[in-house]
Amino acid sequence: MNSLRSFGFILRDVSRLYVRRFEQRAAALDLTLPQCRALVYLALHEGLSQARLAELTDVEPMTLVRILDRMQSDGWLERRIDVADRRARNIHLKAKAKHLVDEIWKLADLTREEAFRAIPRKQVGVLIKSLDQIRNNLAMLEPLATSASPSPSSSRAGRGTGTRPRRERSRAQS
Amino acid sequence: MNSLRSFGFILRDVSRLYVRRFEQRAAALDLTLPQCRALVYLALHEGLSQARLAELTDVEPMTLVRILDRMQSDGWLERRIDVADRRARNIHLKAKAKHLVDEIWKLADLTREEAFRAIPRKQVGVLIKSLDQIRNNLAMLEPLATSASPSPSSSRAGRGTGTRPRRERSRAQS
DNA sequence: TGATATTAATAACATTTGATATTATCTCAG
DNA sequence: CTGAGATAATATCAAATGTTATTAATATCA
Repeated sequence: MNSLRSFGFILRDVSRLYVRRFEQRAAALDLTLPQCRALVYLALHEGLSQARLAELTDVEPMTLVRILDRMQSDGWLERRIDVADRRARNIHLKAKAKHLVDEIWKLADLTREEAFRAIPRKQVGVLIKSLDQIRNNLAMLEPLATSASPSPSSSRAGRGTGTRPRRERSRAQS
Repeated sequence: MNSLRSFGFILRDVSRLYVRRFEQRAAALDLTLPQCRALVYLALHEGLSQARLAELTDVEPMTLVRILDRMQSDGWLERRIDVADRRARNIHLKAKAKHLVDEIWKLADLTREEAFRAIPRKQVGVLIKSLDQIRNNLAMLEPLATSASPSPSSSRAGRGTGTRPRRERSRAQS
C-alpha cells in the first residue's frame, strides 16, 4: 500500500488517538470532549443562544441540549430566557466554570505538545496549513449528485446494521 | 486563538469531512465505511480470523460480528470454521466482493484527490510524514497515571449523559 | 491427565446517538 | 391585525454502539 493511499488510515488513527488522549486528560475534570468544546466556545461568546452554539460547534441541537443539561445540573452554567425572543435560551457560564476553561486549554496544550514531539516547528506550520487547506477543499465540495433518479422503489431500501450511516447532513462554515 | 491552538479543531473538522465525503461515495455501493475497511483488509489477508481482523482494523470484536453479519447476508463473504481451531471462523471474500474492493480503492483515491486539490505534491509528502509521526507519538504514550488512589468512594461515580466517554481501552500497533 | 484459565464468537442487555414530533414563540405577507 | 409558515428548544421514539455474559473449544500446568 503506497504512502498516499495510507492517508485515510493515518488520518483516522491520528484523529482517534488524539481525541482519546485529550479525553483521558479531561476525565480528571469530569468533562467529556463535547462539554469542553461547548465551554470553550461559551467562554469566547458569553450569552450565546443554544441554536447559535450548536451551529458554531457543529453538533445537532438535540445533542447540545443533552450536553447542556448535564453541565447545568453540574452547576457549570445557566440558561436564561432571552428577553427579546422568549423561545431562545442564552447560555451563561458561572464563575466556577470560567476557571475550568483555563484548565481545559492547559490540557489541550499538553496533548498537542505530546503529539508534536520531535516535529520541527516549521514542519508543524506546514502541517496546519495543509490541514486547513484540506478542510476548505472538502467544505467547498458540492453535494455529490446522488444518481437516485431512476427506480425510485429499488430493491431493498433501508435495513440498518451496516454499522452506521444512512442519513446525511450539510454544514455551515466558520 | 492562535494557529497552534486551532490544531485540534482543524483535525476534527478534516477528519469528519473526509469521512463524510467518503461515505457519501460509498453509499453508491451500499457500503459503510467500516464495511469498506473490513473488505480492504480482507482482500489483503484472505482467510483471516475474526479476532485477528478486529485487531487489525481496530474495532471491537462484537462490532465486527455485526459488520460481517450484514456483509455475509449481502453475499460478499463467507465464514468458514477453522479446521485447526474450531472456535475460530476464517473470513473469505466471495468473487463478487473482490471487484468491489477495486471500486472502494477508486472511491478512496477520488476522495483523497478532492481533499488534496491545490496542495503541492511535496507538501503532501510532508503532511503525511507529520501525521505518521504524530500517530507514533500518541501510540507510544504511557496510559497517563490516573491519580485515583485517594478517596476510593469519592463523590459521585458514574452517571452518564455527559455525552460520551466513561470507559477506556488500550490498543495494538501495526 | 484433568481442573482451571483463556480465547473466539456471539447473545442479551444497557447506554447513547440520531431522527422526528411537539410546543411555544416569532415573522411577515396580505 | 391575522393566520400560514419559520424557528428554538426539547420530548419521544428508533437505530446503533458499547458492555457484559454465555457457550464452545483450546491451552496450560500442577
